[in-house]
Amino acid sequence: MGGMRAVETPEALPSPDLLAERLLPWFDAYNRTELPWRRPGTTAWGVLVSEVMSQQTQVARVAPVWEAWMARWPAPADLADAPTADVLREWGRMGYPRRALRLQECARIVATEHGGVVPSDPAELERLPGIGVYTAAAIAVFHYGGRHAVVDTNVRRVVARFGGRSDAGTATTRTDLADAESLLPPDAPTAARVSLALMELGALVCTARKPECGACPVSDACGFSGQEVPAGPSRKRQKYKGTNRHVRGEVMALLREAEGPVGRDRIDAVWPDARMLDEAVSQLIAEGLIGTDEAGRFELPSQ
DNA sequence: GAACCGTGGAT
DNA sequence: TATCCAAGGTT
Repeated sequence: MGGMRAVETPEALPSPDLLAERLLPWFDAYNRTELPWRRPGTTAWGVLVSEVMSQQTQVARVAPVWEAWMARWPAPADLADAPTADVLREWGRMGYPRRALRLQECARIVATEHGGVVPSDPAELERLPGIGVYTAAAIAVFHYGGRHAVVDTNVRRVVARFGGRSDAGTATTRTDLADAESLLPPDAPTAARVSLALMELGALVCTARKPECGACPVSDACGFSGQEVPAGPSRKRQKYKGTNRHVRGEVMALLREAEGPVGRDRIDAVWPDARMLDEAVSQLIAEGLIGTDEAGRFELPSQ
């Protein structure tokens, strides 16, 4: 930032009225294929499960897992009683398996402390493990019909571009939430559709790398319309290959696919660096993602 | 605030 | 083939 340069005036965001008037007809026309958890009759628990599964995993990959999961464990009490090994295997290759552990913790808390009823208040939802600001709002809005801003990565990007920036910052800020809130109409059901439509706009049109401003229903009210996204990563990217996460992933994959407990020799075969492997295995044990039997062999945790 | 936590689809 | 990044959350 040049110290002497005049501070750029932030672009004004679209008014709630204009946004709803443009966005909702577009949403009705271009909505993606129905996601299974949007079917009428989906329970609050089903919505919660879908949102946790969708944290950093594409919804297209989530859908089949969600179907099998909900058929097997329809209610919190069902998941609460399941062997954790089964839970981790059903989670499969969606990534970040700690989410599966936290989801089972959620199930146990909802079953025992909330009488099996998923809370509807975002602050209450945020007390549950693995439920942050976005997921709490999503459940409160998309299932319970509350009026709250639902700010995921798509909404943050869309709002940033409305304001003339190419992308949002690295972390969700109060400003992001306030900006998204300022876009919502007063009517809760309409606000919910606007939030969903903003997410969809970000996923289909106002994409990270190549926004299609020509296909955007709000382009004339957008401060970034027609501009190119600067080349290169918009934020710092994490490596995966060769890192601790990679090792953890290999160990978890081995144990998910194994028939029974596996010996140290088979663990050692998944990674050449013994130090890295020891560290990863220790972490996984400490986090409850794997366990050991009485013979010292490794397996997914029974509970 | 920054680093960390998996895996695969899209380009 | 390599890189980007995805309905984020926690530490």
